Amino acid sequence: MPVAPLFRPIDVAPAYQKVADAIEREIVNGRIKPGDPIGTEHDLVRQFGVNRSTIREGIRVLEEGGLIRRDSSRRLHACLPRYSKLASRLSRALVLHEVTFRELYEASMTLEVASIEGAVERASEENLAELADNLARSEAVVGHPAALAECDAEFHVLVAKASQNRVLQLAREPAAQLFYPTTEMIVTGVAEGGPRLVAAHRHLIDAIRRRDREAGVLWTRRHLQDWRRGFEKIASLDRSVEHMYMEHAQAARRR
Amino acid sequence: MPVAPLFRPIDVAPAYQKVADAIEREIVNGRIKPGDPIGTEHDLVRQFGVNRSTIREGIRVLEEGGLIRRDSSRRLHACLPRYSKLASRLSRALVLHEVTFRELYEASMTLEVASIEGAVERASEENLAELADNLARSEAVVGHPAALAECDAEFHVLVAKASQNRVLQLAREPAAQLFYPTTEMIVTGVAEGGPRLVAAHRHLIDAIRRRDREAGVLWTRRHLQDWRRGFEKIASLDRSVEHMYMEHAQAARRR
DNA sequence: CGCTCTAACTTTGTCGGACAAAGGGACAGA
DNA sequence: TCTGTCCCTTTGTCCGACAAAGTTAGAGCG
Repeated sequence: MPVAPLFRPIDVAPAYQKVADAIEREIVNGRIKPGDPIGTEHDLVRQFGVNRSTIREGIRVLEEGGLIRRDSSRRLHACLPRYSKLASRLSRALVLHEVTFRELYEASMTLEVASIEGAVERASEENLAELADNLARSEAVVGHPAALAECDAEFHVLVAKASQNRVLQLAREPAAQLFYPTTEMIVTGVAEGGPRLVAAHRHLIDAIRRRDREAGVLWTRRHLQDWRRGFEKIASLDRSVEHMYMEHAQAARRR
Repeated sequence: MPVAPLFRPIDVAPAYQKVADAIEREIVNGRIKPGDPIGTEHDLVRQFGVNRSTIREGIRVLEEGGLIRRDSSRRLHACLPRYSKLASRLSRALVLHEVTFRELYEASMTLEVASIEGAVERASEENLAELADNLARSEAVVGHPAALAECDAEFHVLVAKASQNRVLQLAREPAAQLFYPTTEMIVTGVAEGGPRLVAAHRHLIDAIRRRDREAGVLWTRRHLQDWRRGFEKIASLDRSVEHMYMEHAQAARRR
């Protein structure tokens, strides 16, 4: 017969975790603002009354979580977690879970359509200028797959930004990061891929400028379907995302 | 006149980072599989030829990233990053970026609709059984806001799971985690909130079972609009997500 | 007076060694 | 089979130390 639950589990978190939690609390509840200095390791040793090694382990945890970072002179500051860094964690997780390109494609279809809808509704002049600038650069490198793929990735980040919805921006990023390396392969392998890609971007900017939601959705779908057709020429949609991820992740880590 | 580029930048990452990178590489490229033991700290000291403090800092990084964890006896294992843990990082970031409930609502509308569409198309019998079980538990606690809110959160996780799309599952989670605490407040404040919530779930399960996409989308929209109406009775949609986050994040950390 | 260069001083990254507490395993006894 | 005990390993934490890189305060100079 099971005993009646008389005691609660005791909180026995190790010291470095408590240090990390304590600092995180101060940042999340706003007592430490992004940009504020945290103090030197020695300061923290004094404040928490634990050894420097312990403090350093706690700092690593927060650093990895993107809550604090070291500036040029390696001093500690609170900071806003960068989306791209967090997204690369997620991308890594997706790779490890061996998600397929089909899942990626389906999710991206949803997310990119939502982005363009937001952009059509709320894009500012500045957003449009950024997009136009991106388009110009894309046209200049239409013959260089690597550079074009990078422009494409940036283009969709800018569309998401133009949606003025940061939740959406963040939600689409992990899938987008996994798309990116394949775009280069596709543009390389399919002759008319580059021009079609740029043309789609042009139509998308046009749709945003005219606030034409239908056109925006239509061209986003076409754009993604182009990707899909191109991809299916080189691999099956049911293949899991794997190696293509590696290099890109390494590059992202260097920031 | 600029010198010809004779040398490449040298990799001057600190040792603990190199340790973390090296282990991460082995995990991501599959040479170490999820579940495999990593070895003791002492083993790693020998293998990498650095001090144990250095190894420990590297381990903290990987642990925070969810790539390795310590089992009951605190031995190190590789593991698949848990979505919920990563998502709580993202939720935290969203809080710090002071996103508004409007952004949350809009993004969730997109993501939850996509989830139900996937679920209608691909839910298995097992998925349906889990959902039915959740519904039964929800009906039992319809008068207890906290328990009901928890059931609601789980319900939508199960719907996303039924979509068989892990990218979608992951993408919706951060926003969902921020929703969750408010559901309790709403169910508490609005008398008919609980029964309406359960009724919506019932219709959603029914739609999935009948593979009725229209009904699924319709009831998902209604369900979210209910949330919105309830929320607007207690606060403005343009308020940023803040304090409500804290407690939930703390609880999530304990796993 | 303002600028540069140098000599302290700080801070970080790393190292070596140390120890208590907790877990795991083997073994004896009931 | 279950329990208690002893021993060994591993982890979490601490102490002290040092080189390298960055910072600060002057000293010296124009």
